[in-house]
Amino acid sequence: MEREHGEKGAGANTPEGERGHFIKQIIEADLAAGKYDGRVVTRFPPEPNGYLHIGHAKSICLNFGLARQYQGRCHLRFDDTNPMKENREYVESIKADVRWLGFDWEEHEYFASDYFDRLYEYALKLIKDGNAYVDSLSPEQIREYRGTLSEPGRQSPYRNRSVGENLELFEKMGQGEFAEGQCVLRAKIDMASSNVVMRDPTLYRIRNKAHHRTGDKWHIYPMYDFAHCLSDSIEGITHSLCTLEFENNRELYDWILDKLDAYHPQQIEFARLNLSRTVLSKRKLIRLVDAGYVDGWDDPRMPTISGFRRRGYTPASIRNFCDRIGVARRDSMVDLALLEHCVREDLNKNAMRVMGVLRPLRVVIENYPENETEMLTAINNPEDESMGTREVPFSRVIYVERGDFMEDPPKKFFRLAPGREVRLRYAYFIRCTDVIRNEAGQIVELRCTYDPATRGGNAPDGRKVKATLHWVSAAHAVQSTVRLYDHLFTEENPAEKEDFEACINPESLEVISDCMLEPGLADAPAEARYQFERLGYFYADHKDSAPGRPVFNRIVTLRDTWAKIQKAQKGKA
RNA sequence: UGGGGCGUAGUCAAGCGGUAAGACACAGGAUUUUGGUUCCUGCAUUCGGAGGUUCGAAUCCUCCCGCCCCAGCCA
Repeated sequence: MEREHGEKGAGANTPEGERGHFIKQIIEADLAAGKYDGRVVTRFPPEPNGYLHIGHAKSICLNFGLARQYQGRCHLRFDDTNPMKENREYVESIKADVRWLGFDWEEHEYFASDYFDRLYEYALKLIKDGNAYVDSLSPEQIREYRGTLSEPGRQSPYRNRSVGENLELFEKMGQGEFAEGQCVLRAKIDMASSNVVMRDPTLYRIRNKAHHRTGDKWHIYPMYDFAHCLSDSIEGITHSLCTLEFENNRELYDWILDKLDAYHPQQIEFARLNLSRTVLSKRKLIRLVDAGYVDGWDDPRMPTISGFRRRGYTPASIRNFCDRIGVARRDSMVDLALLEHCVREDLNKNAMRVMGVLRPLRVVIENYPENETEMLTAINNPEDESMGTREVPFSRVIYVERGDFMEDPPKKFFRLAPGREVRLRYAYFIRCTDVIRNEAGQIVELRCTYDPATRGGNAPDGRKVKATLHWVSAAHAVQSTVRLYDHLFTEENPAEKEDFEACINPESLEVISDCMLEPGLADAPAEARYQFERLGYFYADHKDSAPGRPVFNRIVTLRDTWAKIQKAQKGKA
């Protein structure tokens, strides 16, 4: 539909009647004012010192999404200014994760380290203009001189070295003539500033360590505040988006670009993502891996991109989630249920339905002929007719879910019980006639009868049953390992707890090795996703599946109103 | 006790002086060969609090309260 007047809306890129989040509003205002000549250039600037998590996904979707919406571009820039912590392995994993999420930076792959020469020139200019000096105070002294939040700092005795001396010292720093910590380059701003960031911040420090990209060329490396604004400037970024904790740094971002008279992008801060029942701080994530609470960075319980991928989440569901959570400036905690809703929504439409019994209970259908097998037609996806049908074998002995039978069923339990009739999906009505136990008294088998007239699942006499069960023919079943994942933490906000490790969910993983699946699943290719009817969505693990022997990860359960009723009944009792 | 931010439902989040969108969650109901899906219905007389301006305030002003960030040679 065409816009009639431009006065109320936010421009051609935002739906009628909507203004979009505050960053879109800023961009649209800039566009309308002709700022940046109508360009929109954003960037995603990870430090290659760890794996990306769902919080980074928010930033990736925001930056790449904005570039797409306004026909601009988004750069992938590695903020690799600290050789002590960064390495190539991380840059590769980050690239793989961004690609998997569905974004393409085309030729715009950059590294702050590519700019080290230009950054050095900029530093020289600052020194020449009297805006930076080499300080020979020790790290401890610098801290003492900085003052506190409520008291101003003091000037370093080295603050008024001559330009010539500063130039000479800085050059020597670059040549490796000093030890780490012996001196730093500082901006000469204001030791009494109420913004602590502005109390002569460090611009360069000495690191006698090879860098993963520049080798041993440098002995000095720029700090974030110096490298970041200038990298943005060099790349012609228009809107430099970052999280709220960098708000105090914006004054320095602006100061550096102003003093250097450089092209000046604008920094805009937004709130980072917090997700319930997990942690997203790098430190805590590392702890989970190192302490062995999980099996690596891509453990399906990890909130990392690689973890969600391994769990079976789709890129589209994560993108959709990032669109729905919004972009604002207030701290918030998004309910994990929203993410789960997003995968279910995607998979409900797209995943093939299949039958698999996780906890098998043997059922013998006494009036069904021995040694007979018949093929029954099952629908692959009721949400998408084009996905067609398949044939599944039925025979005298089948497995049903143990939880679908109760000897003494409570109210509202509609499934199988002694004497009760239910439907086997796509097959027949069966009635339970007997319960077989072992010596220990445990139920090991059910005896049932079937009604041949109900083939396919309908009774010609119009008789109704209250439940439909999934099942697998015992003789044809493929035995498989399935892992059931649950929330990693029992607390809503584990990061807030004094000891977050104490609220790790001891039941976050259950491995079942004797699941019985319908025969077609033997050929499930790695990375395939299915809905196991009545149970949930499952993913053929790309690491542990072998040809003919898939291993499944439960992505998420189906919504389960029966479980809710049970919970409510327990609560009452 | 310095400075910078932020407070709208259980959780996110629109709202930009004209009388509280939407989503998730939750609770009912209908349909259903998945206790799934889908579809209806309900869910803020009030926007952290108190004053003020105005015919009219979540939106403007004042004061108060609460939460987050900053004292790395990390990013």
